[in-house]
Amino acid sequence: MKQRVSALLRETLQRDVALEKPKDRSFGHFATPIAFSLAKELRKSPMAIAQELADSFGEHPHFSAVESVAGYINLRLSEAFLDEYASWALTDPKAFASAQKNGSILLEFVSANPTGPLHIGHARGAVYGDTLLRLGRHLGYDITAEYYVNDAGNQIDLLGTSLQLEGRSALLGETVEWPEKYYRGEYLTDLSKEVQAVFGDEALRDESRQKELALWAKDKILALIVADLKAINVHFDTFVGEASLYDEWDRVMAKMGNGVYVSEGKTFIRSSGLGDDHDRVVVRDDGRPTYLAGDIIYHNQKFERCYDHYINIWGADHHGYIARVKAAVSFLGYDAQKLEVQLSQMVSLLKDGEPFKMSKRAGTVIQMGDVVEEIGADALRFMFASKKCDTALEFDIEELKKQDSSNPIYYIQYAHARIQTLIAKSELTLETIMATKLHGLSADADGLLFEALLLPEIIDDAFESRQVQKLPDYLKALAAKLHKFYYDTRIIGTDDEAKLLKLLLVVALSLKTGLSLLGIDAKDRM
RNA sequence: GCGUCCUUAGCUCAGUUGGAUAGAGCAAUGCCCUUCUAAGGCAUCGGUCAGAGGUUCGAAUCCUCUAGGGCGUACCA
Repeated sequence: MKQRVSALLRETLQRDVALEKPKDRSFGHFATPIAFSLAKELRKSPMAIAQELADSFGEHPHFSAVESVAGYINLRLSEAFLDEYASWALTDPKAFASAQKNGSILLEFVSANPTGPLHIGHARGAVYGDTLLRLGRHLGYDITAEYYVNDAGNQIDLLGTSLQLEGRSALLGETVEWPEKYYRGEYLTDLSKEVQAVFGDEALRDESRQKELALWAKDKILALIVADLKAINVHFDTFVGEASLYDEWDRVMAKMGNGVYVSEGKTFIRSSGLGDDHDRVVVRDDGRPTYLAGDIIYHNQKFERCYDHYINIWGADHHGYIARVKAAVSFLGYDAQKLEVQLSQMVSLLKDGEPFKMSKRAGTVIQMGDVVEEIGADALRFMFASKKCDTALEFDIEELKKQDSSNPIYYIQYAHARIQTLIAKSELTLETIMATKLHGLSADADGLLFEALLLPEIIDDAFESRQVQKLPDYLKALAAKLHKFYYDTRIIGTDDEAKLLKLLLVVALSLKTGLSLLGIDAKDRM
């Protein structure tokens, strides 16, 4: 809708015009402060310019009024235009909120190590990434959702050790010496039981079998993670394992050319010239690759798959990595600007007002699955999607569990359900409703209709700015308008029933579409 | 120290490429169910937009500095 209006303005005024929502809806549907920026150039007062521009519209079928007020130009859309747009949205819901965006995107997110179930911190990245995915796909982008599995390196060794020690301690009753760092938790006890059943007691004692057990366990854990993600409606298209990439190592190193060098038996990447503090070790002097090595081959593999754009969603604690990986991408001969990294800031937890430290190794994690059980997937998704991801979040675990009817998700669901109830109660057929023209609407009805028709702009803006919280914000505002309208306006049995139901159908469409993009199903009944 | 993200109502957060009187939820107080679902509506209370300069017709928004906080600054992931 905004695009149509802005194209029209460009045509009429021969220039690009900023359109905004007026603070007060009584001013009109859209407003532009263009006269202010032209004032200097034209050496006239903003008021005079606005007046001239407003006059140049004359009578236009799209607008019922174009007025200049205090230098602003306020535009009011005609009911004919709104009705036509609403009818089109209802007959072609897919086209309504969609756009013909082109381009392929590789979106990598979550990528949590397969050493334990997802915790509440991972949930934020998962929700953010999946929401972005849904928005982007809806707009027409061809997006692949990918999970990078760190199934090599120290944490896998540690997993094998932890698994054996847990089994010997909990199952065999042995006294064991715990190393400084190790994983623990219920899932490890369960896994060690499985090891005992499948491989026998000896497997828990034989240190030479740690690697084998670790590789077996990480598949089991990855399955747990996938199930956790499924529970919150998050699905991946592809999984890429780190271990599978190392066959490519020599070829990738050669491709990096003098981006890498060897010193004191170690291989370094020359990242210091590209925004990094200093060069980083990629291969240790004992020949073991560092974490960065895996990322280098992985990104080479990503770029060889030829996407138009790459988005990585990382936890904010990885931000120091951006410069290194981008440096590697440049050395590999690719355009590092195609790689976009979105950081999802830390989620810090309080318990009864005191900081609550999570540690996977100490077993003090808040597992995502537990929270989902407490508050439900919808509420969890809505809560994380509502916060912009570059602010550190802090919340109390008890508060989180408490969220029930005070959660805004119910407010929006209720709005949708109320409309469905009215539609069901009405004796009018959908055909009659759809065929009715929207005219003679009250100011409130007009405001509600206009708000509902804004959905496409919100989706576009939320995705392109990567600010997914704009969608929940919008849905809350739309639901609020609906609730007020519902309270103020009698619908069933009035002369206006058909046209008001048509208006409400548009509202329901926007609510349902918006919710589905958040991975939440709209409810017809509460 | 350096890098980076942040600081808006008692709390959790919005605030459109700089625009008209800075918003919502929760909490608090008081109203509204003989009326399509009260998981709702209305009203009241609540703000030096961390602070100071600067740019601009116009700043919560852009620039500089200061204070406070998170994260990073590993041959851990």
